[in-house]
Amino acid sequence: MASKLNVRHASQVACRDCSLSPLCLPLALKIEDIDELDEIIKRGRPLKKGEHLFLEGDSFHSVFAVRSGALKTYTSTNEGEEQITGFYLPSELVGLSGLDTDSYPVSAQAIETTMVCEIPFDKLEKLSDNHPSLRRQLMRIMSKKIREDQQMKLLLSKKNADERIATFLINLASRFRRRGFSSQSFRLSMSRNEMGNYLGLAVETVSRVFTRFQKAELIHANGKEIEITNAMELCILAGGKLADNADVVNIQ
Amino acid sequence: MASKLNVRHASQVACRDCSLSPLCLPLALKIEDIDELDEIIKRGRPLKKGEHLFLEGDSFHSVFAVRSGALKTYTSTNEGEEQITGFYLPSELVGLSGLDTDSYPVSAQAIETTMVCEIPFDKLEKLSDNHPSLRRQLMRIMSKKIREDQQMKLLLSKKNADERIATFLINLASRFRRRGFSSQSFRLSMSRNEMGNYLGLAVETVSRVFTRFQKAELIHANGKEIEITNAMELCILAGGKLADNADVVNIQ
DNA sequence: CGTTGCGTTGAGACATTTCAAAATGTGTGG
DNA sequence: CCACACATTTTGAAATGTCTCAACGCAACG
Repeated sequence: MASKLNVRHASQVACRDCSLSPLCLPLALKIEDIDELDEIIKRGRPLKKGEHLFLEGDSFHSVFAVRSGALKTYTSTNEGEEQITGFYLPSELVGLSGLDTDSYPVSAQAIETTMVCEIPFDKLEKLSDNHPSLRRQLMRIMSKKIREDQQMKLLLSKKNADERIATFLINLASRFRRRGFSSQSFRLSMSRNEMGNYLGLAVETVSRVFTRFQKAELIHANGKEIEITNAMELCILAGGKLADNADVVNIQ
Repeated sequence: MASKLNVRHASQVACRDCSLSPLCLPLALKIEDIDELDEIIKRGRPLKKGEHLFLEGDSFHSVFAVRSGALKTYTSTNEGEEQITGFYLPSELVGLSGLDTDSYPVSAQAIETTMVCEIPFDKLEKLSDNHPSLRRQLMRIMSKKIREDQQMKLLLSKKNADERIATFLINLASRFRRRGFSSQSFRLSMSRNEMGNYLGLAVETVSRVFTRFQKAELIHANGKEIEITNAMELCILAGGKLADNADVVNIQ
């Protein structure tokens, strides 16, 4: 089954018609300017699960907006194991961390069938020369990423397994919500293994926590299908800032 | 004793005369343009150890460049304990993570006597409207921060106590080197407690690792004074990307 | 000279990892 | 569409690294 996130997009929709535009880069532009952005965007064929968008070390040339599906980014430690650094849902921008080097510092791989909009960075820079608001949007996106990374570091250095998983689920729920999907029940696009890798936990621990959450009736999990049955409790467990969780608890 | 980093700066030196300019924002500007930057910079009195530059939640108005001394940034978890998110040495920019919100998401505090250059962000934005290179420099700085955070997440989720401390020391050494100081022997500006907090370790663990490293003759530690006696071995332990470590190993 | 803050050291507790095996799910070719 | 192979998930039991708690040493300081 294709991701729910797929259904609403034809393969070659323009930014001005894309339902993601209020979340994506066009957000920064006036309606009459969106077409300018549209012209520099390249839309390729869909990536199948497992295909790479770029590899660590590839020369940096573009940033990418996820249109449907999902991506992960990862680096390889020198022992050869991978460290997942992020998951990307529709409207989110991948590749910005390569911006100050000549090559991508991470690899980006589709974890389900995924469509992306490629934005050549030199052209984006030129465009943003004439559009301060686009510039600021880019800065905001990076600044937001830095704050999210801070939250992630807090998670990795202070939270226990339960809190990590709770945080992860709440965060996903909130991102789904903002995209117009249910924050109560959704489908995880990543495997338990990938989740554990990202959260700094062994697969087995992830599995055990899911079982425990299920018994505590916080969630109902069936493979990758997740239903959050006690959002309030889960938020408390996650223990993040209320602002991040509010929309998950209040509106369902 | 004041930090070694203090000695070369008079209190009101201009950017064009500041020895840090090749590492700092002026790097992005032509010599004749540096004075423009200079004019918007506010240089206040030195902060004493423990004084705050800004608090989490304060309204965002400026970014700051450290001129001498050192800062830490931290957030408070909802249980009230602090999570240190970074240490800042001279020429490094603090406050950029608040850029897309109206308030700072972290607090910034001096961990020794510290001088900063305050750069009001609205003025910096205006200046950068006319200086694409300054703009790009800002983007590069943020992008670099994102990559560093990725390394940090890797450290927190995959490395053990020894590897964490080794990585931390190597990283510090490398930053000192780039600022023209010895990478072999230096003074830690943070306490064991702060180091542990930052690295996701208990103070006691930090202390034990230091003792262990000393016995293995990797370092010689006397309180906050550190001498790296086997940089090569320490780099291997740190296990980071070679590029990050090269200058520590090769040149001493 | 007691007080206070910081660093060190030891012993036991504990959460998570590791290892191993079974169960379940998924994809492929016949 | 079934059967088989392979990957993923779950579960259990033992191993382990780090934390917690507690005590002590040391230096700075009023």
